Amino acid sequence: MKRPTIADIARQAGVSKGAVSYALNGQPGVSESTRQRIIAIATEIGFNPNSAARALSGAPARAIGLALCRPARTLGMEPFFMELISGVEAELSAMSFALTLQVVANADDEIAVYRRWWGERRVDGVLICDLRVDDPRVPVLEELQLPAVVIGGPGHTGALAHVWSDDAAALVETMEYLAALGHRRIARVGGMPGLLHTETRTAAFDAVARRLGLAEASTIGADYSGEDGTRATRRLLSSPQRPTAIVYDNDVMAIAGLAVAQEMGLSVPGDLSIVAWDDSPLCRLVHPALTALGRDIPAYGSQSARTLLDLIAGAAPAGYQAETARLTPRGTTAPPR
Amino acid sequence: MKRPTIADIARQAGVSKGAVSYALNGQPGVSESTRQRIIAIATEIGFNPNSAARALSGAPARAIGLALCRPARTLGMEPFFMELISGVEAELSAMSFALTLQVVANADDEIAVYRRWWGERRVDGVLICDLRVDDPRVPVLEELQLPAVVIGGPGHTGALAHVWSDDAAALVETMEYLAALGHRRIARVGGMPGLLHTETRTAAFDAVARRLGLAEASTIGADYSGEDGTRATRRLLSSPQRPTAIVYDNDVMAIAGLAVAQEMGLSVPGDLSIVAWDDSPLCRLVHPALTALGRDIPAYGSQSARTLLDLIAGAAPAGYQAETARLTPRGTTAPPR
DNA sequence: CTGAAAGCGCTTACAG
DNA sequence: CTGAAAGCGCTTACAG
Repeated sequence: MKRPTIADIARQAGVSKGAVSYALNGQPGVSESTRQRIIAIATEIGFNPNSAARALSGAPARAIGLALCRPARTLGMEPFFMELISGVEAELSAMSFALTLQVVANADDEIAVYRRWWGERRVDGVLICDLRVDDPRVPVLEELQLPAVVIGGPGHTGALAHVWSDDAAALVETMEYLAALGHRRIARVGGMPGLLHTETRTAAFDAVARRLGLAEASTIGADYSGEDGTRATRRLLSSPQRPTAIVYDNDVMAIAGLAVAQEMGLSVPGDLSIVAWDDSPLCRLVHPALTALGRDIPAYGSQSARTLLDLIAGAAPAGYQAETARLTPRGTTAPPR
Repeated sequence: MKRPTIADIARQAGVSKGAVSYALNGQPGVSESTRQRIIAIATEIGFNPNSAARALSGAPARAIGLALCRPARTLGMEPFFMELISGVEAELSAMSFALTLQVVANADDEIAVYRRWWGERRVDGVLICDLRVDDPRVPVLEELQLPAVVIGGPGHTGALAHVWSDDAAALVETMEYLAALGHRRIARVGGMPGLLHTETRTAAFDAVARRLGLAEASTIGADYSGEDGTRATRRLLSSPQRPTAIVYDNDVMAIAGLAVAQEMGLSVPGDLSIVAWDDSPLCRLVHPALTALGRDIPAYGSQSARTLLDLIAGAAPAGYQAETARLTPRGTTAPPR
């Protein structure tokens, strides 16, 4: 099958190619009746503008890029990314933008991908995940002047637009809830050190523990995988003064922790309370159902995409605060006995 | 920053733009010394060919498309897709191909996406998931002559290339294992009816049950979500002659089923044996760990991508059989008591 | 309001 | 082995 072009439409409508372009793009320069006629013909023959020709003429490529820098092992397990992507897609589809996805092995590769995308003019902008403290990607994107929205922050985002959620506040709410239940020995299994949100949470955890007078509150760093959740939980529950409550930085590690407690013959929530960050459907699948900190991740993705599309359309970079995660108590939290 | 073009390289090297193109693409037409000089300059100034210009000149767009037609709710939960995507990416990255992802709401939208991608010349080929019986996508892709690899089959793939795994054989192995343990009342919670692999598995299930003389073997259709897994399991376990073993078509539903059994005070595997299809890390997170049918999903994705790249390069469409899923017995299967 | 033309940055026959 | 030129399908000033 031959793809129809604007030349075909122009011939059928008896006008120039320029007129077709103006009509299809809603530009002034054609009469309303001509525009309608041209649009009717385009629809009828199933015309879609060649994206390469369009991009080559200086128009946007109508694609945005998302590079994911996580080992395949943890990527598959994290409902977070797929939920984020569905939200991003919902927004992009509405605007007929495509999503170009790339899984990378490390930060250097990720930066190389941005440089390549920029050079190839393949995407009009990018979404940045897993912001790090002093993230090397930020100055590169500033230099390239490639429109970018950081999903994370605040802070360490340079002059880039960002969409963030107040993790510190969510953690404070959780700690106060556990303290109100009577817990005095609370531990945390955190995410990867160096990630900004890990550091933010750790700082908030330490501060609130001090304020509440919890002496032995400490964080163990982990990599979000079930294996690491298992390992960290075993270590915590084997210590002489084991915690009566553990807060996990994602739900996968929390589920792993729950299984470890059951294996060791501890009752949950009787002997151990568990709180998970990220309230994916997984949390309601296990028994007992997990108490979790959740928020609308697809909406977070949609907001990020919308911010990026605005940026591409010429808006100035800004910060947007999304909702704060809310605690949903379920079956894994109770007063210590 | 201005993007460097072949004109910049040509000027610096003192040759024509054509010569630069030949040199960079490994075509004959330039001497080896000129080629080396040109490549050195290109590397030094960080040249990347403008993908739009390239595509407009008839070269491949160097991108493939993947449209996912699942509700956001089940998408986020299914480790399968992210694992498949990491495998696809591994192959594409090596060949500097991009992956264009689109989440669609239904089959009609998905077909519209393929027509648009074809018209826009946005992708060089597509990967098709969730093959249905008499799938309407197949004739459309044949008509468009858009290179396509169906992840699924065999059968119902028309003249399209496909990569498949023998689900019937895997199910037979599972049933024989359960029968050997002494189970006589085996039920199955299946995937969406109409999906080819659901139908294949159902047919195999019925056939092997008949052969083994299991009278009450029946399948309940579900949608892969935890909620449906919960609902189906409750129904099965509330029946007067409840099954002593249940086979689930994915791991998410199996985990939901495990929680239902625990809630109802049944011991697993004492009162109920459970087998999950898809052996993601989730299966080892719960307690007891799930007996599961697993195979290397990233490798399946890589093979599919490789088949598609071959097709784009001009190979004839063919069928490729990937490994059959293997049963890994863990803590949820035992003789009925 | 409309048409003819240049140009985006490549690739690829076609001459020398 | 190399250069000059056409062409891919659009967009967008520039004339009429």
